[in-house]
Amino acid sequence: MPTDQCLCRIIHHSRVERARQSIPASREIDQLALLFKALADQSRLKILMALEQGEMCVCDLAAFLGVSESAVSHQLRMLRQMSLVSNRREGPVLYYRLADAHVSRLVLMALEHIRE
Amino acid sequence: MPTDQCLCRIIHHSRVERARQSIPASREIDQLALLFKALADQSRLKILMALEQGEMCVCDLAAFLGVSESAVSHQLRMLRQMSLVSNRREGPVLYYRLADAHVSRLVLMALEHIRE
DNA sequence: CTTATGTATGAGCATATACTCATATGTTGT
DNA sequence: ACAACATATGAGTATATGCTCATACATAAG
Repeated sequence: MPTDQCLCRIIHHSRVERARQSIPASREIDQLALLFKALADQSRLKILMALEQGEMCVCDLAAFLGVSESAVSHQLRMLRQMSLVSNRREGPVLYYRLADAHVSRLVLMALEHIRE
Repeated sequence: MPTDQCLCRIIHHSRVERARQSIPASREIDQLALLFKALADQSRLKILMALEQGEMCVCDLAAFLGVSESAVSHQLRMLRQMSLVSNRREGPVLYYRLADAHVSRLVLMALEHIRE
């Protein structure tokens, strides 16, 4: 008999209830997961950390990462959709920058956790 | 001719250089990505948020999430490997708790970003 | 030692993700 | 209008991820 169906009487109904009530709305958790997913990739992390030093164009970022401009562009689209970066056009060139300071702080705090 | 090979003269060599020098070691970025990957899932986020209210056993978490105990166990293994949770045995039951306070703060900060 | 319960783990499968290739869009200069 | 360059985007593909199923391990009771 498989045991991966919860046959057991749940040991702490009160704890389950407490957790249910304290947790944010499912929609918010969804967005949280999407945000972390955007940060869960080496290339995107490098892009964000690079942009902490100032704005860069797609071409710069491609050279920096050592990948194709197309690949960078796809990543930038995702970061844009998550409002992590924004851009400004100067002629044919698009300069990307961090959308706000939250992102940097998130990454820095995560770095602290890693280094502890 | 495809344009996804960087044919262009890189517009700002200095910016690329600056980014290269400011970025953390590749190994650290790897770990950062793994950490965010661990947070980039609804189920795992819910587990972590539930554990902010106090420790819970696998069975509790399965009931809370409405998924199989096996699935929860797999997720807990990942969270353990990333040092996000730890556990304590009481007879046959394993009680899980948050490994440290960093995690909660990370999630809270991310929530702020979402809600802004 | 056997049985029962709680949890862990490996294999397999379905879906998601990140890249490449090809093509489209937008801007500048001629 | 056309050509050239910078970037964006869609389709296709290889790999990664999260689940289920089956099984194994650990602890407690008889």
